[in-house]
Amino acid sequence: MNQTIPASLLELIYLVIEQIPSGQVSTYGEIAQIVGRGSDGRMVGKALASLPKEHQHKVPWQRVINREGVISTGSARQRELLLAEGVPFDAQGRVILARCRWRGPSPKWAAEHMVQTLAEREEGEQLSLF
DNA sequence: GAATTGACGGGGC
DNA sequence: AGCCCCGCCAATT
Repeated sequence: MNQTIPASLLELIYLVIEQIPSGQVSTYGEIAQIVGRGSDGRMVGKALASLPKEHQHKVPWQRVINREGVISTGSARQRELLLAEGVPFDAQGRVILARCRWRGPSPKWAAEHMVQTLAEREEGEQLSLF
């Protein structure tokens, strides 16, 4: 049985991902940061790679991409789903994280589920004035 | 038990 | 931008 990551941790990772609103995205690393418990980006990737069929309809796996705004799987399907949600892409096919990055769970939700909120980042992210 | 791998990330150059 | 190296941690070989 490949229940490698404790079921509770897997469920927690899925639970956090379920909080990402449509039209927004997060990264593997940030999900891990929220989950805490010694998890890291690779583990989040592992969790999604082994996402059970019965969870696919409720876990918005497509909203988790890498820090470069690139769809790690290269999946055209994933890209379509994001486009349909209104996620902005640049000319090079990368998600414009500066415009649609999920800010993480509310302090209240985080406290209720014993997870972390995203540390305030002072986005040096240039808001390109197109 | 060691080495490799992976839907990763940060930092340096 | 690109490239490279290192840390991370569980699963697999």
